[in-house]
Amino acid sequence: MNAIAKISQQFAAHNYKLTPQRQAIVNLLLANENEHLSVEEVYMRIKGGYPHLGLATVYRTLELLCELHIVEKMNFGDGVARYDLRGDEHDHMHHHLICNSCGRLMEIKDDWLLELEQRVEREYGFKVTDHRLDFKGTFNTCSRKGCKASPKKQEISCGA
Amino acid sequence: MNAIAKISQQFAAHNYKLTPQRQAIVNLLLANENEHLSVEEVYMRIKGGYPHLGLATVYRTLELLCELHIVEKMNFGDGVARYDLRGDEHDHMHHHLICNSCGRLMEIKDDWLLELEQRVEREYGFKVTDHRLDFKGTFNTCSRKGCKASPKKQEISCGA
DNA sequence: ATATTAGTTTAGAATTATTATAAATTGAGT
DNA sequence: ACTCAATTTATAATAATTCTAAACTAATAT
Repeated sequence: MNAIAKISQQFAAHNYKLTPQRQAIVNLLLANENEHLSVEEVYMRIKGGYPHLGLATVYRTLELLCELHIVEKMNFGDGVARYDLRGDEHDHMHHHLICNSCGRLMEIKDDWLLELEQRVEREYGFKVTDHRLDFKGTFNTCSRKGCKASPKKQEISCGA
Repeated sequence: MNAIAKISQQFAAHNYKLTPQRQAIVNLLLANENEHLSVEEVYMRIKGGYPHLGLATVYRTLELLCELHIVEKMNFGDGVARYDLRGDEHDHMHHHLICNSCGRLMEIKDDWLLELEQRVEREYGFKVTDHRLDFKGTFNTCSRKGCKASPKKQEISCGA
C-alpha cells in the first residue's frame, strides 16, 4: 500500500475527512519528504495552485497530522515549528545533523538509540515512547568550501 | 573557584559588565539549577525583589549568557524558550527525560553520545560540536500513581 | 429533491513571544 | 566631577500562532 492510501485510511479510521485542502497538504509533504517545512512554507507553496487556502487551515491540518502520527512537529531553533513526515514505523525514528556554517539539515534515517533507551528504562525507571537526537556541527565538505549559505540562528549553539 | 566567580570572570574576559541586573539573573539561575526557566519565569521571580527590571533586559541577558556558553537555550515544545545552565565542561552535555503524563523534566547529567559522535564523523564526515538528546515517555512511578499533574503540550509526541 | 446536521474552511481579529527603538541611566576610566 | 560607551527601561513593532464567527460542504434523513 502506498503512502497516500495509508494516510487516507488513517483519516477514515478516525472519522476525519480527507478534504481537498488536507489532500493538498499531504501531497506537498510527500513530495518534499526530505525537507522540514514550516507552516508558512507549506502555505506559500500550495497557495500558488490553490489560492483559496487559509493559513489557519494549514495550522489545523498539520496539527491533525501530528495527532494521527503522520508528521512530527519539531523546533530547530529558527523560531518556527517545522514538520517532518514519520516513516512507516513509529519506533523507527531518525536523527538530525544540523550544519553550523550553512544551516543545512540532514537526516540520518536510522535508530541508534535502542540501547540507550533500554538503559534509561533500567537506570531511571523511565519507559521511552519517543526521542529526539540532533547533532550540531559542520560537514567537512562544508567547512572546506567555506559554504556560508544561510547560517540560520540556532538555539543549541546560541550563535556564539 | 565557585560558579559565580567563574561567570564573573567570563564576563570580564569579554568586556561585559556584570551589572546588578545581570548578577540577579545569574544568581537566580544558579539557585534553580535543576529547573529550566523561561524568560517570563526569570522575569517574574526577580521582579519581586527588584521591581525596576525590564523584560527586554532579561531577554538580552539570557542571550548574552548563551553567547558566553553559560546557559543553553532550548525549546521543549511548550511555546517558550527555556534556559539551562551548562556544566563546567562544555563537552559534558546532559540529556533530558520528559514525562508525558506529568510534564516533569529530568536531566541525565552524563554524556552518552561520544561513541555516536565518532560514528557521525566517520560515516557522514560531520564534525559534531554540540548535540541534543531528549527522551519522551513516562516514569514507571508516575504511571503507577497516575500522576497527571500538568501534562504540558509537547511537540515531539504531538499531544495525541 | 430538500432540509438538517456536523465537520470544515475562510478571513480577520486577538493573543503571545520576541525583537527593535530611542531616551534615560549607569559605571569605568580620566 | 566629567566623558564616553555600555546598559537599561518603557514602549512600540514584529512575527508566529490561535481564536472566532460566519460561510461552506458533504452526507444523511425526510
